[in-house]
Amino acid sequence: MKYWLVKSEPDEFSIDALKRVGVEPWSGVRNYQARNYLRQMKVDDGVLFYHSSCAEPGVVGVAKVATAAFPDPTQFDLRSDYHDPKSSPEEPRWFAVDVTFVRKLKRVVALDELRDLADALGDFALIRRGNRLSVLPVTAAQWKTILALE
DNA sequence: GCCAACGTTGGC
DNA sequence: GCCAACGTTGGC
Repeated sequence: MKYWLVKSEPDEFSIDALKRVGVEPWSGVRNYQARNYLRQMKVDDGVLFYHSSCAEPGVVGVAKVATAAFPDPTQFDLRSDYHDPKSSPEEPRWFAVDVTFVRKLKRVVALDELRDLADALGDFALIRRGNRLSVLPVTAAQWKTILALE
């Protein structure tokens, strides 16, 4: 079993929104590295839910992978912001997974705290300089360390 | 295949 | 709103 972190802007889709709907297709990812991570996901992998571009960036909840990767339908949708004219159903470029709500953390584990723990966390894409990935891997040790802060 | 221009991400 | 980082695009 692997672990991941996904970022979401709470104004767009918050942990409370995920709680409300229960399951959400994680679509619209348009970065090749993030896409490759999505394709590596397996059912029941653990997901840290992270709020970005907001007053208090940080980990706010736990989710899990509900489906293996499937072609992201928004890439074929002409009216979608995520439409990609270079993609086709025969050769889809972008993938999505379904994500299931597990729980909210008791408090926000802030980005600042994670930076302070850089030594304990080791190499972690989230706190690497210039990090822009919206989907990234988390090791079992990092998962444990982060949730222990809660 | 290089590289400048441009667009996007995301913290602050 | 600013700006650094960095991925993508397209001309050559």
